[in-house]
Amino acid sequence: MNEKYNFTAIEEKWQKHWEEKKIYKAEPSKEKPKYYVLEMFPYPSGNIHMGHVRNYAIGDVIARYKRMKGFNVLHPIGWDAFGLPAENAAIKHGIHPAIWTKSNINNMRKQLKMCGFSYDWDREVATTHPDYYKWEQELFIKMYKKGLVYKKSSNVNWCEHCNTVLANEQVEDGSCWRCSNEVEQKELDQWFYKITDYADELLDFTNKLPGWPERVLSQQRNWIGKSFGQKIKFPLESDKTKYIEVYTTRPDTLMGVTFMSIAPEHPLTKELISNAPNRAEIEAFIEDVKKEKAIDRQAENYEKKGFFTSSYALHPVTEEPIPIYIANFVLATYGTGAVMAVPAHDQRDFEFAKKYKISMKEVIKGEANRDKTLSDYTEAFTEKGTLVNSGQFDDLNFDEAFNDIAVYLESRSLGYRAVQYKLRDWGISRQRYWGVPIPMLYTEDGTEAANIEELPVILPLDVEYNITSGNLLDTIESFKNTTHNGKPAKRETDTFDTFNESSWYYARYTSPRFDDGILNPEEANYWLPVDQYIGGIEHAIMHLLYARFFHKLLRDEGYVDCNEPFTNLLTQGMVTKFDEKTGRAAKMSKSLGNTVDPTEIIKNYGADTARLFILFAAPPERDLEWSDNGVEGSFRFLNRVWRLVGQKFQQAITTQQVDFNSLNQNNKKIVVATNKMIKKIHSCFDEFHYNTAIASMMELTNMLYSFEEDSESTPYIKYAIETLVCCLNPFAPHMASELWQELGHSEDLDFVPFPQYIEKFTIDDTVTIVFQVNGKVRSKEDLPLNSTQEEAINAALNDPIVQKYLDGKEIIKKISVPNKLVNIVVK
RNA sequence: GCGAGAAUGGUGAAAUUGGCAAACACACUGGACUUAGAAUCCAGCGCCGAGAGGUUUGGGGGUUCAAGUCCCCCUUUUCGCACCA
Repeated sequence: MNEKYNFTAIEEKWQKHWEEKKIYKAEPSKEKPKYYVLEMFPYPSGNIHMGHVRNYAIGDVIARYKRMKGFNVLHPIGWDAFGLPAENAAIKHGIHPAIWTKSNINNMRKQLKMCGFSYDWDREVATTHPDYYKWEQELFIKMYKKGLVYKKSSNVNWCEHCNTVLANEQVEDGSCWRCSNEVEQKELDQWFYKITDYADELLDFTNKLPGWPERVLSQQRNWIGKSFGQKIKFPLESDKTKYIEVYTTRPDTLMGVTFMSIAPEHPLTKELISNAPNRAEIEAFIEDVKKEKAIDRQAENYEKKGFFTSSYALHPVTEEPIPIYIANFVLATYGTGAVMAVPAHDQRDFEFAKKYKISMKEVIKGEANRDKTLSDYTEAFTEKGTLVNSGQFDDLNFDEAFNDIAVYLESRSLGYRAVQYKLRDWGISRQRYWGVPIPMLYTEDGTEAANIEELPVILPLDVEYNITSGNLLDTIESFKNTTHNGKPAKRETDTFDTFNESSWYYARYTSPRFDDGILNPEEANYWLPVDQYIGGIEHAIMHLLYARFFHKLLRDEGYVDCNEPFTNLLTQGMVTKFDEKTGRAAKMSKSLGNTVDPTEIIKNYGADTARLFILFAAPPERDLEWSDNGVEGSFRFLNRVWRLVGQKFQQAITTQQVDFNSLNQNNKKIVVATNKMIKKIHSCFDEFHYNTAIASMMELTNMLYSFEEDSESTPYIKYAIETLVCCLNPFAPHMASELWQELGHSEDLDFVPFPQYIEKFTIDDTVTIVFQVNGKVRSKEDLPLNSTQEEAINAALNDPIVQKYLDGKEIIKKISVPNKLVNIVVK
């Protein structure tokens, strides 16, 4: 074999082999258990960077490992190809988004192939293809007909810079998640998916999913934000047929209500302030608050302000008049937009009452306020406790009061138990050109869905891309004006939020060319759910929640049987890069312009080195600040393996069989070292700790270099070398495949069974026992495995160094941990 | 403020149930080979100390024969949520 590790030739050779022989093509089969491993598909931004390499290397290691473990592996890839950057590039460089996207895909496909990832390329999808988005449109129409899609005019998050609407999930700190521009409120007609219908099921899963990181589950739980409370009606004093309804999670404090606060956007504000002497002032206040930007209203030091409306509501139990305030901190979009204020037991109400000199009433007693009276309060007492000053509800605890008050109010039609979510319906309309057209039409008869036989509604590509603001699609008359069932019609010109496409691609991969429906249920049910999903933590809420939602839509349409799309989730840490300007490390991304292209590394060291290096640098879940220090180390290791095989070549191609029964002491060392490595690799794979798996291969390599052969060593050397090559395959598949072939094997290494360890050979015959005196290591000695505690203690007591430390002392205690240590405690 | 995680040599990091801290690498130092370099190989490498030895996992306390690991308090830091009534 060649003395030199010629990675360029080797990598080209095997990539060609894999592609021509379609080695990684996946077909359903009953002979093997299936395993679906998936990495989040990329947005085709132009070039892959080390963050991609990390993500896809992790997935590829799993795919290759599982293939060798005898699984029928599905490992697909595709392109999340609609989205804003293509439009920005179009504006900037005058290239049509379709052309820009296509050329990026071609480039990135080439780069991914250069990395040697074992994808089934026959299943590649691009979301921009009408054969893909056609089914998304169909699903949308089906959901529309089912009542799970609706249109409403609403105040939406608007990014002026991106010229489009944003979902709540896409607003970060009051700013656009893409461009960081300030988000404004705008009244627009929008299409919504009724994700709230599935809130309970989406939440339920977060409480029982073992294969997902707790971090992601708790974020989703938090986002869904389910709470239990009651809705309570407070009739208006001026007109008892009208009332203000509040939502509260603390109905036990009902008797402590001393005022009410309502949001400035509340529909009754106008009526309530009609008799206020300072009506003009209040109106101005309301207008000011409405104009305030979301980011300002969320600010930490946002001043709580309010005005008395001069109107009163009646307490539902006592019928006492309760003053109604308009307050700028009451959210219009949560609950009913109105709050029953209990200043003694809610911090916000407490501050508000202090500021406007509103009375308070203490109705809950607990440990912390046992000996306090209201005048001692410096803050609200918000814990649960026992009711006081609450008339008929006195002495009840929280649960009793919750129930009794609900029963009381329900019997009088003044309230009812209610569940509230923070999660809102998913607004999916985007005023963008480069997206999937929403397949709806407006005719003289009203809003109608496109006929399913007429799908797809194709995004017209034949356009001059020269518009810099507004929705381009809206200006294309030939698209806009059409007919529907013989009637003149105007098409909806908004497009889907691109999170729609990424919400079901994992399912489409199971039957990507199926043209009789969104999925072929047979194939979908063979492959789904995804056994291992891998991607960035930044998708913890949006993508992973939407995909789970879509999966339930697909399930309820009968396409899939399982309830959840992704059984196990691995959230890999970000690859960051230090920025001289900010003095901080930031996530590697095209938009920040801090990417490191792996092409150089591949050119200089090969793809195997690049993959090995990124996996060796840190465990997958940890963030990794980019530095190429250490690339050479991984390269050096592969060279060492290459030379080792060359050096031991004659032994490694022997036809002698290993005989574990006639092992001599010397050769047992190789067998034990090899089995220890296999065992270690298995446990590393269970935890995704590829860095330590690689370290254990390095250890075996080092051991084999220093091993002194005897006349019987040959078959054991062969055993060790072949094992090493097999274990290396998931990490450095080109080199491993080449070595495997060099060693005389004609079958593809991809399906060679992954080495199994023999338990009895994972343990040495002797173990080093540490001798401690008073917990400090003083000496050590090799003793036979499983020596008795007595033997170990005697060995320690006979050790001259130990004796030195025992001299003149009284032995209090002798502790022996089998195969580990002896600790002599002296005084 | 609330919730979850993290903190170990010059660097990336490792360490089943509490049981030899620093595996495996990078960088560095010295040496071999070489006209020289590259590559490779050998040796050293937490800190203090010439050495014996002492000491070390963000800081402080505790439990234990024994703590990076368990408990309490604190600091720093990352992420998420943040008027959700």
